Amino acid sequence: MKYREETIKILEKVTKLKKVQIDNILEVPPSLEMGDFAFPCFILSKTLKKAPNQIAEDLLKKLKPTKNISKIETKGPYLNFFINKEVLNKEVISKILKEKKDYGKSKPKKLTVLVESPGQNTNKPLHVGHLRNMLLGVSIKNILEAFGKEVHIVNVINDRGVHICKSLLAYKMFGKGKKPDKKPDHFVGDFYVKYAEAVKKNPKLEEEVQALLLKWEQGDKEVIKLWKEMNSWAYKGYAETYKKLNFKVEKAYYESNSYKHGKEIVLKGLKDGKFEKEEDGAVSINLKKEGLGQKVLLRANGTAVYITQDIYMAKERLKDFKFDEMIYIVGNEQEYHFKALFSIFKRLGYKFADKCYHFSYGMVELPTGKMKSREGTVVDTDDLIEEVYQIATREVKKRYFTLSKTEIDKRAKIISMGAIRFFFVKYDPIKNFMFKPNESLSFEGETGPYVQYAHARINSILKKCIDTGIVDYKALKTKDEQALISLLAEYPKKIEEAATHYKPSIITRYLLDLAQTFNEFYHKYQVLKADENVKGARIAMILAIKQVLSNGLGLLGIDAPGKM
RNA sequence: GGACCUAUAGCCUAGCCUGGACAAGGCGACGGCCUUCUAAGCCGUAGAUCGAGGGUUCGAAUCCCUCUAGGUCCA
Repeated sequence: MKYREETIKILEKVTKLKKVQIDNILEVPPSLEMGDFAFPCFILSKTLKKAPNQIAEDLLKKLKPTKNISKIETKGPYLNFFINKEVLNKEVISKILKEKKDYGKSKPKKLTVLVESPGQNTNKPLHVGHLRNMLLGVSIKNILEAFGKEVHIVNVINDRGVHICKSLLAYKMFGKGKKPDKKPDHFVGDFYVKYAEAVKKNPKLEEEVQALLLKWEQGDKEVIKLWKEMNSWAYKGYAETYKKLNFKVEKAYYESNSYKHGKEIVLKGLKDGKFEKEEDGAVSINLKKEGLGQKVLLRANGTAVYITQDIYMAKERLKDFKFDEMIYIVGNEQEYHFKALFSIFKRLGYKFADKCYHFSYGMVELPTGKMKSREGTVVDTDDLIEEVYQIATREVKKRYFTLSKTEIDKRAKIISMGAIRFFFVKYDPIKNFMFKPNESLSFEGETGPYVQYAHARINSILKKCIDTGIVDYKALKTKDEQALISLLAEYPKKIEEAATHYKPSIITRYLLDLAQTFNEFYHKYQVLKADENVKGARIAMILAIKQVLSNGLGLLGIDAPGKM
């Protein structure tokens, strides 16, 4: 950023500090009236043996404004620098209007990133925990793409094992060959709940599940056939939900294909002396140096454990995508698992070992406690989408009762999805949050619809005027307009921050700031009825705001409506 | 027994990486603003020992140590 560099240059001459030192302490003041950059004079007070306030005054006398830095003043111990607004206004607004959808994007970096999401089990439908996972997943994908990386979403599907056999058994007991009479993944999930109920009364069912698992492993024709059928129902259901969410997985990796693999890798590691043989015959790795203890990789009976499959799968993915980075979007309860996995990668000498990142996110909790699929105490993704859509429909009708049905439907869809998507990514990912079905999804305050509304309002103004394209940039001089332009200028940096910290919440926070600042401006000033030169400038400015709101919402997969 | 994460107004959060000028929003409460570009909005009032204690520093919500509470994982 040239303004900052110029300020540093100016300071370099008079303070005799090095560029890096100045860069380290030069900050942005808490409010715009205090300027664009501030140099705190405290650190000079020791060497100069003067009060910081006095130093600021002395330095000011030696300084002269430049074309870009048009004003310098002191405020107590701070030396404050002001950017020439006319230059800044023009630069920011014209850049946005020229680059349009590409404003904020970085140049391609020639790096391929894999994002793993959401990793469901095929015995139940997707609940709001998966929803958080998927929405974080697509947001991360979009943000990284905007940052210049190539991103592919892959999935790991846990389609086998004890839990799957539980729904199989329940279907055999209660299903009686019935075909799905509701959304098929919900149909499958019901049997998982039924099993949990049945096993309470009859604990012996656990043995039957184990027997079924054994049959599955032996490739029993009848069991495999039913397993395939029930899984196909689950997939059909997921596909519907994915579609509603516009969620696309490029390649799915199935546990049933990989659970026997990884063994060769472990045995080779054992031969190379990287792993150890236990007394009982199991193979393990000593991760005590890393503080992770002894980790079993191959059971005494020779079967693979979860982590073994993950090693295998990572190699498969490398073959398929030649990725440079891999991001696992998985809940925080698996933090230990991934620490161990990445350490093993390292021991095995895999180059991608330090390019793996566990995107750990907190649990979605309910007022009634933890979500448990087997007890049916979950908030289902499909139900939630439908419910919020119904509320949005009512809200639209309440305001515009003459609208056609299709228009109401269209708006309600955009608004309800905006509310859901925004809500699930607006918290710092690491934090657990409480989901209160009746309170959490509002359309007011810090929500997706709030941002969408600002966009719709701008659109509405723009429809009532002709953009002459003649802009007098110095006409934008109120502090509200300056605040808006500073925010617009920050957008590319926000993408970079969100991409390097893997935090979509940085984008939601930014959009709320921008929308809010715009709303304040909107209430205080007129666009259409302003003086001609001011009007032209404001039109250009709100066009730019509209563009950035739309771009930012786009990163979260949210539509920016023209009308609301 | 060991490790990790979290703690900011009644409630939900931002700020912590990279220390700096009165700790910023939202919900809820109370009071205002639609004959002016969309009131899903705006303005105002009340509301904070930044979990506790210590340390580093000219300066700590932010860095370091100890403790407490909640959550999670490993054995």
